Amino acid sequence: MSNHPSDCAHCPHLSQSHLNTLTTDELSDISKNRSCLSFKKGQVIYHEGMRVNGIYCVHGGIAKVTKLGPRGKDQIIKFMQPGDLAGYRAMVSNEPMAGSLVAHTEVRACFIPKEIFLSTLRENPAFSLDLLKESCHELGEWGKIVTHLAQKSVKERLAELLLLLESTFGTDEEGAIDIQLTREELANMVGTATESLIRLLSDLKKDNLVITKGKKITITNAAGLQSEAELMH
Amino acid sequence: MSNHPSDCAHCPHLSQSHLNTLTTDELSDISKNRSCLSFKKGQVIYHEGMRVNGIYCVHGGIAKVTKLGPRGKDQIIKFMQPGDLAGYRAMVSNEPMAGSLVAHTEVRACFIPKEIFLSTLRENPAFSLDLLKESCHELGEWGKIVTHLAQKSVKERLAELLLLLESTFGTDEEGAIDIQLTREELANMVGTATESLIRLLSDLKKDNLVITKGKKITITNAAGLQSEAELMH
DNA sequence: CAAGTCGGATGATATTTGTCATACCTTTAA
DNA sequence: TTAAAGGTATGACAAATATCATCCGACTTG
Repeated sequence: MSNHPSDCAHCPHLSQSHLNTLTTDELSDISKNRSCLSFKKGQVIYHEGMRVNGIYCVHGGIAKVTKLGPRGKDQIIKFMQPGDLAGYRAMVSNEPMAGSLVAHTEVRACFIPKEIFLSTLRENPAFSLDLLKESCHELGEWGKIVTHLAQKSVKERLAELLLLLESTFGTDEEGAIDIQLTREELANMVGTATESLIRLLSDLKKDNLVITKGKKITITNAAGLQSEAELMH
Repeated sequence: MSNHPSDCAHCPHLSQSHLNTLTTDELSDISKNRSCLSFKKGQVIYHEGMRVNGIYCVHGGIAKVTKLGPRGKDQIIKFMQPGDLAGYRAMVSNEPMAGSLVAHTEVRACFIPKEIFLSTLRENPAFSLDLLKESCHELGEWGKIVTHLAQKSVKERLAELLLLLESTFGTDEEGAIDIQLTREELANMVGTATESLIRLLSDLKKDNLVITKGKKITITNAAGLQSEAELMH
């Protein structure tokens, strides 16, 4: 994989990162202390419940945050893309990691030591305010997720998920959603059994809302999917 | 209801509030600009989707945050008790309110105008850091809630909820959980139909884990409830 | 190449949960 | 005091979802 930039200030993903609130001095301080790491697909970057002494700034590939459910089943909480900071939640609240971070594709990420991160946070109010804004926004999203999880059917949640995935990851040359997920992973996002998910996805195919070709899923009728998701039927 | 203290610095709930990170000057500034309000049981303090130009600091009674689901059913997101700041999320992220705030009992709350709140946030890094810490902690909680909602059965979630309610609100003289909720409200918290909730609560009664007397619910076998919640059976 | 593994798919069936109808009790308000 | 409204409860039934078994195909890997 390509070389890491020598300085975070020149990282091509800086503009999409919360680190872009930092001064050039702060960025170079981080650059000096970070370590750039690479993870193979499937590799666990950190485990749920661990106390990690730093955060990871993803700058290549996609990582997923998963949380172990009571029956030993993984719940996929969210994906991290280039520019995203993984693990800051636990650092800030001084708690163990609430979820595991797993490389979903090959992943490149910089490890930023806890002390550097926390001191930057303390000394740069704009940065902490920016993170506060971000976490407040996320809190609002969780409220929506919980409400949908509690009140929508699996099929509705699946339709919603597919639309969300397309808007988050975009589409490839052929128009398919640009992230490869197994049916099991999809099930672990909407909170259902793999077999149920497969059946419901087949239903969506029968209704000509999506086409699947292996893991490639293409939305062919976004409006129809939307109404499936919103129960306008 | 009793008089409001003339100054937030003397509010008996200050110590449990995030406002206790503020200086006495900042507190007196807020005191001058706030308005103390009182709401009757059931009254809506603000509606979901509204842009409110301030936050509410609850200092008497219990308020609930609810979010309208896609079928017009309310999801109860959380409760606010004395010392809690309601609506700061939306202020910080500059979004409309993600949920409604409804007086669950009679509620007394101070309204703090947006400008005062935001300028305090900007000028007192300790305060913003404290709020950041709080929101990061909450984010971790939501991950857990989502995982449980996605993977546990309704009965397990109900058992978990009862234990949570007891630890949050304590018990009255008779040992009953010290908050009165209708079966419908309980259902709107665990995400199920009212009838289902009633049946499952009856099951817990039959198993001698709880006793109910109207809305009063008493946990008689916490360990048993715990194992019901954790699926150790 | 063959054997094994993994992911996808489908049927049969069991279980869980939701819906609708109804009844009863309690509280509220006229 | 009585009527109305709201909350609780239960039965009967329908629908949604989970579970278990099996099969198929693609892809590793010895």
